[in-house]
Amino acid sequence: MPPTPSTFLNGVPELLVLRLLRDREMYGYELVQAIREASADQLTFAEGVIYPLLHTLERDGALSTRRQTINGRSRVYYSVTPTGRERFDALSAHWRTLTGAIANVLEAPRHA
Amino acid sequence: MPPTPSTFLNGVPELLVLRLLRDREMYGYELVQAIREASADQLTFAEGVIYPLLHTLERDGALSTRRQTINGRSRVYYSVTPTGRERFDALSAHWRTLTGAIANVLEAPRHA
DNA sequence: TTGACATACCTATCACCGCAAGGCATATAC
DNA sequence: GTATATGCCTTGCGGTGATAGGTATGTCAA
Repeated sequence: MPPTPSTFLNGVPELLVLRLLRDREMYGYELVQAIREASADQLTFAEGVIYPLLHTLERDGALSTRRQTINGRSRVYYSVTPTGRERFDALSAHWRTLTGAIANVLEAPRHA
Repeated sequence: MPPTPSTFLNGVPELLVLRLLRDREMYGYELVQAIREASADQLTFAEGVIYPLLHTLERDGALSTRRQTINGRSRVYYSVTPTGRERFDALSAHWRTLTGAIANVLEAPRHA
């Protein structure tokens, strides 16, 4: 029984979305591909993951939205709010702490 | 709404259990504390996480067990089987790939 | 013009897994 | 004698990624 496809990915979509939106505003469909491209196809999160996440983050005040119609198609652009920025900083720090601790356990010479 | 306590931890208990048991056989109660100690209290997984995981890994053939009674208390020692070793190697490789990819996205200068 | 594909949004349902909170039993120490 | 540590276990909840849909418009080739 191989590991689930989502192994090690808990919380990662949120971390990456906040990270990418920190650089510039983007819309959902764009984010889906930006994540894939920024990770050289190593990370792929489908729309069914990204859209609900964006809605949650907006509801929590971490993101703000701006609607715009381009070529007859409507886009919803997301930006990081100060709250979202704090959230990213906290998440990012948590990420570094955990991965550091895990790396130490994995690489330790031996566990008596 | 702060992140869940389990953010970024999906799959980590399995990774650490297999890693620790790679060095030597251990019993469940011992593993709970070994993880905490090996990570300098950064990672703590309670018995409600570790025991079911051990049962699953044994059922999947990744671990083998040996029962022993010591001081009137019975212990169940777990060892990694060849299947478990392969599983650890795969998990470990997956872990490195993902964390590497995520690090790249996080640390990239800017995302056009 | 029709059909395929990309764009762009959305939702509902499922499966998995860490977490919390218990329960049971024995040994040791105060 | 009762608290603490040891050592095993289970049930139920909640969060979240995965899957698999649905709707609509624009573009491009057959």
